[in-house]
Amino acid sequence: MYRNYRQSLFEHLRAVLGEKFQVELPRLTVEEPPKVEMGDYALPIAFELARTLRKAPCKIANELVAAIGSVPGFTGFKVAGAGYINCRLDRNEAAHQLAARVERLPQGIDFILVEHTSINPNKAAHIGHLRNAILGDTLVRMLRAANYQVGVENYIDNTGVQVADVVVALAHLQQMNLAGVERWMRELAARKERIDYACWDLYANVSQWYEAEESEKQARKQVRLDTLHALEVGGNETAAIAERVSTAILRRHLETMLRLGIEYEFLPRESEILHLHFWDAAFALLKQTGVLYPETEGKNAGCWVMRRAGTAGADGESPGRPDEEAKVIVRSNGTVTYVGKDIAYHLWKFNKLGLDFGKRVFRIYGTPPNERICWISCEPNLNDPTVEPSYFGKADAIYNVIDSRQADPQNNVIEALRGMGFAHEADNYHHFSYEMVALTPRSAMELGYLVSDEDQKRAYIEVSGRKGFGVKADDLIDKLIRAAKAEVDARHSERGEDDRQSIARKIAVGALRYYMLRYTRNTVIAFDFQDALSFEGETGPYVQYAIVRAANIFRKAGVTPEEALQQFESIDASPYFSGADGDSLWELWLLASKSVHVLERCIQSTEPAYMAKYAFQLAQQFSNFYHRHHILTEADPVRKTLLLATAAITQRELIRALAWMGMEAPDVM
RNA sequence: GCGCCCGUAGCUCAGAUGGAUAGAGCGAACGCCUCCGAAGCGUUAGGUCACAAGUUCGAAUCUUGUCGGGCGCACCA
Repeated sequence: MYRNYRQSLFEHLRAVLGEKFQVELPRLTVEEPPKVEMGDYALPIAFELARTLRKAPCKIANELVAAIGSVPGFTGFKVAGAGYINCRLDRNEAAHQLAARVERLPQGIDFILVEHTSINPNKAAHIGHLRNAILGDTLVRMLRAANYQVGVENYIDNTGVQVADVVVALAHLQQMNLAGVERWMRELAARKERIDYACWDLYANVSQWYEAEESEKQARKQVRLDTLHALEVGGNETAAIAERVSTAILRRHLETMLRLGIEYEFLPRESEILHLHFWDAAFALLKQTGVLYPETEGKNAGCWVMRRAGTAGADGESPGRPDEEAKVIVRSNGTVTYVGKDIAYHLWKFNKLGLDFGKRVFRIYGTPPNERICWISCEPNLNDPTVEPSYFGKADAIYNVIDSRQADPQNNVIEALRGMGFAHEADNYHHFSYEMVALTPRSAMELGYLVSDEDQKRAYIEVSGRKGFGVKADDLIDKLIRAAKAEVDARHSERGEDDRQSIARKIAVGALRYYMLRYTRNTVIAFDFQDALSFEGETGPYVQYAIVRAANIFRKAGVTPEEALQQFESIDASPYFSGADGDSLWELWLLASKSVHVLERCIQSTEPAYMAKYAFQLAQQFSNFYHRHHILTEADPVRKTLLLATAAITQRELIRALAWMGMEAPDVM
């Protein structure tokens, strides 16, 4: 609603400026007045026009107000300050519009592919992965709320060095063959131990083993390389071990994410990219378009390389000399680098490769009739013949949720696409970048890690899977649920155990998702248990609590929010929207009307944190309202209807905002 | 050395397209449950927006420089 009025104001203004002032501004700024009693939109155009029209802003503003005349939905335009034009909505009318229907965004036409999570399947997920998955899942929910068609992928690097390292730990250090590994996995299961946790330690140990003996270092690194090579080639026992272990860990990752309500539709794996020869097709295209060229001299002699974005290239400053800054795509031994494989994969995403993954069912979410299939890549001869997820591999736009440290390789892929003539695809390739999650020294010490004096002085310490340094995702979720459960137990002894557990889970998820979303993307989160486990102040549970309080009012009043809004339709609220009291009431309605406007802003700027901030502010104003007005004892029936409608509207928009962030309020808390 | 990001209250962070008196949360002090639930609300204290110059009607926001911090810049992924 706020968005609609803003647009009609915008259009009206554009027309007036064109007709009466013969000016056309490339963009009109519409702001918000600092105080609600001043109006609902503020226009600073008079300042912008002052120079070109050579008149005082105040004078221009007055002329503009006269020229604007009347706009449907608005009651007046007033000049304020040094030349602002403050626009005031017809509060009663706007409130009735808001109450009458749930506003949505216009239909998005494109198919958008979002890739997130993408954890190496060799160890348990940690808090850094949680930030990635929560950001990605929230982006998906927001795009879907805006009526885009969205596909969700989780890329699985099942043939990379990280998986190879765990295989080295099992096959080389512990001398296990395939049967041995399978027995080990059965034993873990029998002891109810988790393979992702077990591998967390194995991975840290083997990383240490590589470095431990100086004299052995070379030989040990060779074991790693040989193992990696065996995984890439496939069809051998080492690869089979990797397949068993990485798939079991992948299943664990999906379970972890499902606890937060995060699901995937397709799991493309690197093994298929290799076995289906995606690279060969990409290589041909890259050579054909001249993006890739063979280097004959210098440090990269014998490699196929591409010019790095932002550099002069081989014909730049010193023609004839090799471009030493070039990015190696094919090594001198003929193997392909990560960026090379990624180029092939992204050609597939945009349907420019002429090849496709086979797909089979990996797991099913939900229960009939509401089932969602999660597909995994496979060889085409194993392809599931029944259902084909049609849209993967032909995206109009893509979002890759990947941390900011990988900005360079991401740009390499984008520039390769552009170089191949896929400018439109390159423009619609979005690296959804975010900063890492680190640990505060305090949290690190709480976890029992040894923290050097030097590190203790730092604001945060980077987590490291290789060192086994970090907070495991499930441990954190367990801890949050336990903390929430203790609070619920203390408040709701009348409820059954299952009930309390379910409430605690919603609160824990709300706290965690909010915590990961409240920081803007380019802020490093210095993870702190005290902050993350807090349910007070600017947190998810605070917002949930506002919803629960509203629900309590309706329960005690004996009406549903829908009925309250229906009753509101027949009253004239105008008298109650004036004066200081009316201003504060209207302020809540106005804020509630902004949800879709905020959603649009979040998508445009790919910044989910705005929604978190918005939900908190709306909850905060509701708490304010809750304390100021005692609804159930209100004597004036018209006023009571208005107050109930206020609670209904706020609750409705809070629930929507939380849903866009993957959060849900329990019925009590 | 080059590139990207950051520096705002004691701490953690917001401040979209330059705009009206720079805001939250936490922490601190004090107050509010006979009341729709206190996971809440109110009051108070707390700021040279790192520093300097510039651009202009106007700068936390734009430009340049300085200082301080983070992250990248592999024939790793």
